[in-house]
Amino acid sequence: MSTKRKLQKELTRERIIAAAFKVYSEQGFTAAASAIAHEAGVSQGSIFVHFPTVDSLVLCLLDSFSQDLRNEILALEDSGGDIERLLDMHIGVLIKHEAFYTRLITEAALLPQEAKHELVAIQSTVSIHFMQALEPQMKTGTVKGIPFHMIFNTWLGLVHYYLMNADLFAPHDSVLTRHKRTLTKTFLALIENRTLKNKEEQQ
Amino acid sequence: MSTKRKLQKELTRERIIAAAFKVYSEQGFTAAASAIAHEAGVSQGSIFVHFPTVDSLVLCLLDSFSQDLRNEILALEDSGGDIERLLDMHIGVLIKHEAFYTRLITEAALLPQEAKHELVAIQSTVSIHFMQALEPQMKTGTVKGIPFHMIFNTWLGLVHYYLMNADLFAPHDSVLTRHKRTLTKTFLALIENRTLKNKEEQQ
DNA sequence: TTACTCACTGAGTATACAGTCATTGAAGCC
DNA sequence: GGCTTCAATGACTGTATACTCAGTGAGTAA
Repeated sequence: MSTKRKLQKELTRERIIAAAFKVYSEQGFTAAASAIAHEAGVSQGSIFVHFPTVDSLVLCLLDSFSQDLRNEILALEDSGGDIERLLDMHIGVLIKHEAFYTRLITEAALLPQEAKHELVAIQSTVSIHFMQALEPQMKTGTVKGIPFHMIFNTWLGLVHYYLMNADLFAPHDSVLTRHKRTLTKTFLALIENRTLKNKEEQQ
Repeated sequence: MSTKRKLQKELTRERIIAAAFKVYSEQGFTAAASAIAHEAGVSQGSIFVHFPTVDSLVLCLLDSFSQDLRNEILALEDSGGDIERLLDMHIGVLIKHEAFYTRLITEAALLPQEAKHELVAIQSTVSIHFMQALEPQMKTGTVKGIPFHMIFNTWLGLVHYYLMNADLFAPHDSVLTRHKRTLTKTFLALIENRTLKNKEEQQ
């Protein structure tokens, strides 16, 4: 029942998505559909056989990317309250997709509104792991009594700030790879509650 | 000496810049030159009488904006080591220009390379005030022993994160006005060194 | 073998925009 | 008053892009 045809169709569809991922990562979201078609090795008209509009391709790609990223995050082993491990793992996942992720946050203004929901969904997934790791430490008081979401926003703000200014902090290189230690150490030093930590040491 | 002509020319030039500021603030940097001309009440061709390219208009506008902002920051009274005052004043200046400043940081990817230097220049000016306010506190130890630039990057990261996600944190409203207290309190709690502060209190 | 289906093609269409230029008329100069 | 200059105009050109569609040929079904 026309399996060969459907298979071929699905294959080109995925080649287009993979090409879009590569082209957008390298050139940003202003890249033209023709560039994606060229990268995928198909004609420019093929794009519109599979996707009614360019925006729908972007949304489809983002949906797939968001799924992948969230699955990777969910698959991270439970850090058991070790925040440093969690930060390392978070940065590790981002490094794997750094080029595209950076485009996402720097060019979010160019993307359709629905695309931004995907970004929020990614951060929500991260925040679940964060919450689990931070909760015990917040109860014992080794972490400061700042609302959880503000601690989380500070972390994301810091990481995104480095990604957005990558050409300042690490020109022609991976910012996260080069600065991951600085980022985690700084963040840990900020949230740690030295008063209580010292008290524990004294006991 | 053709004074009337030159005066008129300078006047339209400034009307164009003012219109560009308004249009870019409201519509973002994807707005067309014709929209700016319409807002300024001049023909679309007039734009190119005063600026060879649209990019040169953007650079001119940014130069003017950067100058204004930096002057406002430099004019801030010396906070005399009171960091909370400094943060308040910084946010106060940003609130005045929130719409345009938010466009700048969310759409920096759309701007010519030179435009990003202006942003760096603004942040450098802010950092000077920051340094002056933080230095005494870092010496006395009431602020944690984290490298100054990391403290500064954390602050900017947090503020920019809120601006970039304004539609999440304060839809159809000024994020900075609504959240300035949360932002400053969180940041102060993070950088304060409770151990030493408590010791002082005990004395 | 034959008729039909459909993924794929690429030239073509519509649109939006940056930037040009011949023209205009008011301002300046003698 | 007559000549010159030049800011301003808006129709025009060139280009880039999203999206369309009639045509093609391999795949499928009888």
